[in-house]
Parts: sequence; structure tokens; C-alpha cells
Amino acid sequence: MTGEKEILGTCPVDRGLTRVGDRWSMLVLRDVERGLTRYEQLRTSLGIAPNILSRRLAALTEAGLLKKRRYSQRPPRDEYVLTDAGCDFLPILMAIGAWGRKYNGAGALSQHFDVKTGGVVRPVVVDANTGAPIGSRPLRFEYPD
Amino acid sequence: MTGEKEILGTCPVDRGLTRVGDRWSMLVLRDVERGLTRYEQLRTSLGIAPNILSRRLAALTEAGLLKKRRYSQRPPRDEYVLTDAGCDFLPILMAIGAWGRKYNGAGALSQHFDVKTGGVVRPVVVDANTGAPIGSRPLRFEYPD
DNA sequence: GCGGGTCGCTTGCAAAATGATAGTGACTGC
DNA sequence: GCAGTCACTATCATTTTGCAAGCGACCCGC
Repeated sequence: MTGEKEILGTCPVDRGLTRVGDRWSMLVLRDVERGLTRYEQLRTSLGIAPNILSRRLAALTEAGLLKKRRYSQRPPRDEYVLTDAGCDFLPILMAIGAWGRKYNGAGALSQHFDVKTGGVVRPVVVDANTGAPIGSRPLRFEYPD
Repeated sequence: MTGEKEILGTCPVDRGLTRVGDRWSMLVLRDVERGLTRYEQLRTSLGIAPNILSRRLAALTEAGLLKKRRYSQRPPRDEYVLTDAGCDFLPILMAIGAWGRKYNGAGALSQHFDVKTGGVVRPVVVDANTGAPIGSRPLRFEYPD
């Protein structure tokens, strides 16, 4: 489906986008996170064409973000659950969501709340080493060579 | 070029992806961050077809992530620079890069360093309220309605 | 045991996006 | 003039997407 063969440059962003770099894939992951793990649930929630959904699910499975889980033997039916790689991608979706809210956020939007504190979650990308938000400190870019 | 008219659901992720949800757009932003702001620079760096690059630049400009800046009056030539919205998107690219490094990172990859500390930047998405990485605490999803 | 109904898809075909290649216009520098 | 650079546009083939219809394997009611 996807070629899976890529020349693979030195850019990690490119590497990441090779696996999930399209709208539907990300929206599928978002819905799976919300508990919509079955084909029909995803199809109706997203309003996506069935052949496209099949292809996205196969690509995401192939890419290692989702895996199939049999939830009924007879009739044989599978649902799609997040792998570790898939779970690790979710924070990125939240960051995209935060950006979307800020710059395209007119009207009422869905939100995440921290169960313990009850507060709204405000996703920010920080450098784990310094704790400082990315963009607040000067960075230097370095090529491997 | 892009329809620009969307029904706009209640999901902020969807809102975000409406503006940048494709591979080339993100790679363009990445390159602009690296200082490749001119058409020819972008085209040769990305290996993208000129018509596609034109369309992406127009879409990103329309979407408010880039703006044109005249750098030569005669001959009239523009370069593309990041707007505030564009700059705010960069941390997301770094998060995608971190994910790509982790799950698709064989071989030598380019990296960001903190100029002050000299250390490698490790982008993580945290909740600004608690400081805890997204995924480390239980969250609740809530629809507007 | 036959006629729905659900679920998870596949198939066929039209429409839209992408991509390769060639060309164009406005210059500059010689 | 004449070559060269830069930022594109135009044309067309290829690829991807999307819609609508159908299909196979069941289950459920009668």
C-alpha cells in the first residue's frame, strides 16, 4: 500500500511524516484515542469513504501505530488499538489541537481535562532538559555529515 | 487553491490539520525555520515540483503561517518568512521530529542544540498547568454542547 | 430455514491532487 | 545583444481520493 521503501534522509521530521504525514491518519489516531476503535465507529465518526479508511488503517498498522485485536471470534471481527508508537504520537495531536484552538478556534471546541486537578490541559512542547518551551531559547541546528 | 471554506467541527486537531495537514507544508515550514526562505532554496532542498511548491507556499500564506517579504525591488523578488502562527507551529515539528527519531531513526540524523547549555534538545509535550508530560496522567475528554 | 440487519470490508469508476517537464518574464552582468 | 538566475506558470501523465454499490460472514426473529 505505502511503498515502505523510502530513501530516508537525515531529517527526523521527514522520518516521522513518512509514517503519519496525512490528515486522515492523524484523525484516525485521534478517534482511536477517544475509544472509537472499530471500523464502523471510525467510518461514521470521520465521514470517510470506506476504501480510504481501509487503506489508512492498513497503513497505520503497517507503520506500527495501530494493531488489530480480535474482539469477536464468530463472526470474526477486529478492532484497532494503539501500539506504544501510536500512544507516543498522541501528545503531538494534542499539540496540534492546541495550535488549532489558538489560530482556528472560533466557536465551541472539545477539550481535555486533567482528571486529578480538574483543570483544562494546555499542551506545550518543552525541552525535557531545560523545561523551557521550545521557541523561548535560541537553538542551533546541526547536520550529521 | 484550498477551498478555505470548511464546515469546521468541534475538534481542534481537525482545525489545525485544516491549515497544515500535509507533508509538504510541514517540510516547507521546517526548511523556512532553517533559513531556506526563497523559492529556489526550497525547491532544491525539498526536491519538490515547482508547481506544487507554488501551491503550498500560496496555501501556507493564505493560511497565515507564512508571509511574503520583498527582498529585492529590481528584479522584484519575494521570500517567505514565518508569521507568529507559523513560529508557533515549529514546536510541533520538533515533537514530530522527536517521534520520528525514536521510531524511524536508524542512521545519522540532524539535531537541535540549546545554544546556552550546549545540550541536545529533547522535545516533549507537557501540560503547561501541571508540567507533567501528556500521557503520564489520566485525562478526560469533553465535548462542547 | 428464510428474510432482514449489522459489520467489515472490496470493487468500479469519476474527480481531484500531485508530479515531471517545458517554458516564460523580469531582470542582471558582461 | 547574449547567457544566466530566479520565481514562477502551463501542460499533461500519473497517483490518490472519494462516492456509491455490493459482498461475505455471520446473528436474530419467526
